[in-house]
Amino acid sequence: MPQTPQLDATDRKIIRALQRNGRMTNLDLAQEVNLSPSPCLRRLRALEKNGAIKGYSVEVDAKAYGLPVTVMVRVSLDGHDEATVQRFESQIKAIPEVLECFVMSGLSDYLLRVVVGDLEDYERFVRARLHPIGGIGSIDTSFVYGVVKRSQVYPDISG
Amino acid sequence: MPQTPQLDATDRKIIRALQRNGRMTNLDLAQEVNLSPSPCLRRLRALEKNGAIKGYSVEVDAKAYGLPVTVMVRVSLDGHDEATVQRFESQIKAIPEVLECFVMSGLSDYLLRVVVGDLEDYERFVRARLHPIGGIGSIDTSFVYGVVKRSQVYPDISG
DNA sequence: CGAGGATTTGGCATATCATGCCCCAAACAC
DNA sequence: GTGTTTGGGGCATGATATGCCAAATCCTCG
Repeated sequence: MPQTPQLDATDRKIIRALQRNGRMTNLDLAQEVNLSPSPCLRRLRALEKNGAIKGYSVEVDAKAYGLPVTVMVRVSLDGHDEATVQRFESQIKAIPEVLECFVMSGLSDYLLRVVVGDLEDYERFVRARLHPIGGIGSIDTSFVYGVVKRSQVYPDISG
Repeated sequence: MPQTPQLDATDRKIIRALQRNGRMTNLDLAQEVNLSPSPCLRRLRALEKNGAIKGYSVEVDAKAYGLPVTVMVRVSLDGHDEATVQRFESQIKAIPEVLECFVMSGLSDYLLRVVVGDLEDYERFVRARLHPIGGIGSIDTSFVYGVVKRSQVYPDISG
């Protein structure tokens, strides 16, 4: 499904503009990429259709929402047979507190980003959500004390 | 500036709906949260104004864009005096390849998410962008082999 | 229990915007 | 040079956002 129709510089400009402001009007977007509204909207729809644009979202202050604690969790499995891996990954996808889960190189198999209300919630999360999955060899927890940078905008790779 | 006007359940429903689809129409949004369009839009504007909603963005396929390699980098500084920390953080913010930078608990001081075109680009990034900052004690690189989950939607904390 | 005020909601008119259609210009093949 | 393909521009129409005013709800205090 995700074709690779090779994006050109204008497509990437559209993407970066929308990464800065995803609710930007097509008229403003067209102006920013030096196109008239019609072809601009056509390109946008094409990017959505071929999968380059996967969706739109809103950036929310986690603390204001009521989830002030973000945790990065490194997880290693104690076995890597198909069944263990499949069970872990499908279970992880179903846990709402887990916003992201990456397969990693290095010492641990997975890196999770988890949001919770407080430390107690995190302990509950580990006990009630993670451990019951089974097959987990080690869990290494790091708390996020602060955010230095958080950008949605990809670098310009025109050069 | 980021007040804490205590969001209610409807505000959180608005947020979760927009996290699923950030370009959702106000009419559809109103229907989804059982409100008429007017008060729904007013709540939305209030959330934007008080900082609960920090902005809107688009989710882009990094590979389709031309940045197939994502790297998680753990960085420790060799000193923690004000000057070293300030220089590191302000420099990091200026590097376009660094999409995220968190201050962490645990063995390393920072966790960076970096996107590049290939391994060679990453080596250039470390040599030309990271090391010149100075004051860096250790760099621990982990490559992202795959994405198991990537959600923008916060858990429902009504209960 | 009821009245006042404050807050939130709903409905409506208008301006703005998205969308689909048709035409035009440039690049390309033969 | 001609036919073909690809991408851009303009316009009319339908959908949407926005601001204003009235009505309902909630809270508090008498």
